[in-house]
Amino acid sequence: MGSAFAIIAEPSRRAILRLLVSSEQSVGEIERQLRMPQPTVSKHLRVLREAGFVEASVDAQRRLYRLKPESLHEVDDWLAPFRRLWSAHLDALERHLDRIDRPTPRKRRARSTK
Amino acid sequence: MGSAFAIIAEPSRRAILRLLVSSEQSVGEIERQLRMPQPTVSKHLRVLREAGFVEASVDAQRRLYRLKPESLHEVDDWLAPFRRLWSAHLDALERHLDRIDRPTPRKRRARSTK
DNA sequence: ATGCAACATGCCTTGCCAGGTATATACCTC
DNA sequence: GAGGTATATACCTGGCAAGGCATGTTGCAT
Repeated sequence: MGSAFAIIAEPSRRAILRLLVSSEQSVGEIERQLRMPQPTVSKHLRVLREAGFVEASVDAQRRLYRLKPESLHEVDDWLAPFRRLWSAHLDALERHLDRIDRPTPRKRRARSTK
Repeated sequence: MGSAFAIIAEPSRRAILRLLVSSEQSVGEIERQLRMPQPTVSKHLRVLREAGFVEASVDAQRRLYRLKPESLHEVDDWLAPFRRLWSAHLDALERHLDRIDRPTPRKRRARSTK
């Protein structure tokens, strides 16, 4: 299952990745939040780890898994040519920027008024 | 195979989609460019069509397939939370903009010099 | 050292999907 | 209308990957 696309094709795997966005989590925490049996979680984590999507650090008996966001660059890059198809106008670009370029959601970024 | 992620997990399918980025293509053209047997192409196109990734128009015996770019919004949206993890700094944002915001690759966009 | 907790791994089974081959359908040309 | 071209579909098959279950391993506590 080489490609990054195959990795994120699995719903459970995507769920795990989304969990890790907020902060690192132990296997048990993932297990409980996603309500899936522990071997399943471990196996998915293995796949994710070997594919470079996550990395783990040992805390006693626990393993804390954290995200390696660069792994998704491949997907993002592949998406690029399509993205320009739907963001041909500046308005669409604006919306896109608003999504990726707003560390604090309350205050809009300084930008040309129109 | 509901999810868009499952659709683009297939390498042949991604290849077809990339072909369609430039312009619409007939089945035969895809078949020749990608060097894959015609039934395979037709079957992948069927999957892509039913998933809303492409649409076809009839031209005599040919079917011209074109892209429906909105279909990839789902993937792009899912990617968003991860994207902000790797584009936390303005430099990364710059690189990102250079990728998506350059209709003419020769001339760089007017922008702060550094 | 025993017992428990957290996690990993091995085996087995099942379902699903891609590929191949053959065949159907539609259309055009002559 | 016959034959050729372009595309779709049906059927079969193999492989692979996910899920379930049992068990192994490591670390902590007492």
